[in-house]
Amino acid sequence: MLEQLKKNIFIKLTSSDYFKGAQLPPVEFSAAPAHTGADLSLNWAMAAAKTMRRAPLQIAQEACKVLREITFISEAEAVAPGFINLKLDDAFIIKMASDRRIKDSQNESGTHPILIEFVSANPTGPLHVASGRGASLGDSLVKIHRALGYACDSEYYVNDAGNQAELLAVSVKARKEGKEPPENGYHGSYLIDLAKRMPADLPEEQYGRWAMEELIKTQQQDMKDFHVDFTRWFRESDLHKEQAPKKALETLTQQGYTYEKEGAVWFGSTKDNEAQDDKDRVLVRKDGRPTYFLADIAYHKNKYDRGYTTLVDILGADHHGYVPRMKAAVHALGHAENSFVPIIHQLVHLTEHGEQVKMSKRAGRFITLRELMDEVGTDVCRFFFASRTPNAHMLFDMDLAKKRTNENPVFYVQYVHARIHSIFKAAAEKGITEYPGVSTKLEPQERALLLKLIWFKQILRNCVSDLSPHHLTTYLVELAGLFHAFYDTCRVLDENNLEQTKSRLFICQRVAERIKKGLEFIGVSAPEEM
RNA sequence: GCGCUCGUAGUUCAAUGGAUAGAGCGUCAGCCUCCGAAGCUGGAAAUGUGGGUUCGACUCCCGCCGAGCGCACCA
Repeated sequence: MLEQLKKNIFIKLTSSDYFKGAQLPPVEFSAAPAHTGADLSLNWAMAAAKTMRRAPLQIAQEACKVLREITFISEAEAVAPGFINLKLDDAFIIKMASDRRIKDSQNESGTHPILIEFVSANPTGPLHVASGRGASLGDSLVKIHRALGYACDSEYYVNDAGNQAELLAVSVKARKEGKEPPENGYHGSYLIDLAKRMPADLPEEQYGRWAMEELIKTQQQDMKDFHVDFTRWFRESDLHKEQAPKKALETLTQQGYTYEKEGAVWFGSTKDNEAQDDKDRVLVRKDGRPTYFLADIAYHKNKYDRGYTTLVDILGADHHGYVPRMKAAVHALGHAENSFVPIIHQLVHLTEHGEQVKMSKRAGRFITLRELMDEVGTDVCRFFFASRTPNAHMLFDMDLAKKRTNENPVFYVQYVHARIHSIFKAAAEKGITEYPGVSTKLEPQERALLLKLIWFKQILRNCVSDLSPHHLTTYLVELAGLFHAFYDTCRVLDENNLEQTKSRLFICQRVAERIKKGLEFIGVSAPEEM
């Protein structure tokens, strides 16, 4: 409904005598700072000043004259250097806050499906903590996109071909025989456990295959327990079955992007100026084996061929060097460069006992996502990961997380949900189950709470445009704070004032619904008791 | 060396180029005969550093300091 309001205001302004015919910017507003006492703030006049060549404050004053005529605006004030502060009518706030719709109608056609790929960790060990950040980010984005009406799928690319499969086979075989894996093999203790579980009659040549399938199952369970849902687990081996890398290579060659040098086949990733890498890359080694990169080009081609028009790849910062070559590949395949959207998230900096924990599967010593979930809890982890913008670095102190989980604001938010539920329970015991709206005069705390509710959808939009769920966690904490303040001042259940009781129950219900939805989008539970 | 990312209260995180930089946890002072005190009210407390752009800079540009990551015919 905020968009509707923006349009309304824009139309009123542009059709007024003062502004008629002028080149005017669109109306955008933000929540007014507390000290202004207003509800909404516009910097429109300052933006308009550039094209109108008049003083911003004067424009703001003229705009206010127009805005005051709008019925649901109770006050409009121009403030130096050119802000316009609006105060909305209470009834209008109630109406806006009562609107439950989240979907954007323009997205509902589903003609531009988005595919978000994330985690895609090698199936050579359990998932570690770093995967948690990508998983949280990807899953949250998928859920938010869908809530707004976008057609959005998620995929985990399972790297079940290539030489790490062989390396895994050698490593697990060594463990089975009670030996140390080779230097460059996988040394994690999980392979010892896996070797013990291996069926006695399993032929030796199947050790590697079996181990990998077991590890994939483990990863799938990890993701499920982390409340992360994937539309598909896409196997690299399926690409090879249909000769996809070979076909991708042919396409690139037809487009004139490949050449041979020193016995290998290269991709001319520096060929064009539009999408450029800093050097050319090998597609087929001189021994004839395709590189990982070629398979990945084939995978991305496959995504386009399946009809996805936007490919989002969520990558850890340790893979950011990979982006330019993939962009070049997308370009060479004939797709618009901006249809490929990489999101780079910085790595999680883990500390335990005051020391940094290095994360490497080959080294064998790392903290698994499973361990983190078991010791800290899925809700805490999901909220924590979701609340940081992707390209910022992130600290995670295991000791702190284990013993002082209360530090996480997730409890602050969840508590609102539990509190409201217990009010509903008490209300139901008194026979009050219907509360269709707000009919009483608003207290300041009620007003602030309803006003906050209005922003929910805009926050989701911000998450989509910034490709990060952290705006949502910030919003939920703020909403929770306003609710707690409301709860403290405004007693909900009052037997002597049924009308007020119902109004406040309605507010509670709206808040609980938003909290629950918001938490759901980031994979966090909304408990009714805690 | 080159490239990418980041330096904000004690701490973990916020802030479409906007007004007096917001929160959680911690801390100090208060608040429960009443719907859950995992809460509320009020304090103390922050933009690494030096320039520039502009009406206005945490945000954009340049230098410096510091941190993480990358620079394979590995994935």
